[in-house]
Amino acid sequence: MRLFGHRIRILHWCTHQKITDALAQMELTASQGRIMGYLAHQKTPPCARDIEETFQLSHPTVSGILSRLEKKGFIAFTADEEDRRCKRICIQPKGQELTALMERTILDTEHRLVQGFTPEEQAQFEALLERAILNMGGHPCHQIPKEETK
Amino acid sequence: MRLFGHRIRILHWCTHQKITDALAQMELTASQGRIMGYLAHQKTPPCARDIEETFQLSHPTVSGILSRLEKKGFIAFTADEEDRRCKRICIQPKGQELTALMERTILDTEHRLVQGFTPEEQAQFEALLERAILNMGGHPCHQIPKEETK
DNA sequence: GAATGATCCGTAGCGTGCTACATTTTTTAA
DNA sequence: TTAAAAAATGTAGCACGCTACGGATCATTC
Repeated sequence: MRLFGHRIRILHWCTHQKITDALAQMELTASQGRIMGYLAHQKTPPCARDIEETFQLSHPTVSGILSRLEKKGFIAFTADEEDRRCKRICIQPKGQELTALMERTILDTEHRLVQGFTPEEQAQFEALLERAILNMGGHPCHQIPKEETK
Repeated sequence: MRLFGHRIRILHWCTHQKITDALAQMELTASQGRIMGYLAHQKTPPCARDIEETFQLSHPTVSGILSRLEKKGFIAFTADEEDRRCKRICIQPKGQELTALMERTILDTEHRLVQGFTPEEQAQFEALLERAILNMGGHPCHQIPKEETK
């Protein structure tokens, strides 16, 4: 009995908690931090839909996280003139300030996860994870398809 | 940029959803199913604490899952005569009936996860996951320590 | 132009994870 | 014996996943 599911669940949780703990000082959770990092790298302010596709999350999930970020003043919504359905998500100064520290935290956690792994082991780990994701019906992480091929 | 955290999150979620979908017909979620599987294998009815340690979950989490299982009639609580703090968790006939089907579902998912992996790749995947868990400060899955060594 | 369908967002309701605190009971130490 | 510590459970409140529904806007088709 291999218990892969159990280990993946534990590893996911440990990683999530490590990031949450590290970001707590700047009033961000792990999920909020990931989305802030994404926002900080976009040239034009994205809308909720972009985040849903990037992180493969449902609309209500993203909606909730964004509303909490707005309440805390990290982001603001502005109306899109061309498409009144969309609300563009604009990073606020308070959010921009923390970007560097936040990204450093997430990167440190990534490095810690594979601490002591040789480059070959890292590549193998990545490949095995990718194959397992495909086995479970997920999308490969390299290229998230714009249009689902049903 | 390796994005291990992202892949682990996606893989965790795919696995969770596959099991949830498969167990939906018997009114169980993935978390509830895992705990039912554990209960079905215990010689003496365990208490909530045992489940918390086995699955490394907090008390309120386990408490919530158990209360939902009780509400649906899968389990029942009985008082422990020797220690009145404990509530023994007893599997009910309705719960016992589903054990075989449920365990088959979880096992099938485990196999599907590593579909196409050679035995060597499975062993390597297990070892890498275990090392990553240790890197992130988690407990190894083989032997969960009874007493935390601080 | 008007109807239909697709797209984007909002909200309700739920399950599962957490921390933090309180309560009851047992155990240990003074 | 009695007081303090430890252990097991209960509950409040939150974050974040989901499905399912409805409303507003855009695009397409007639």
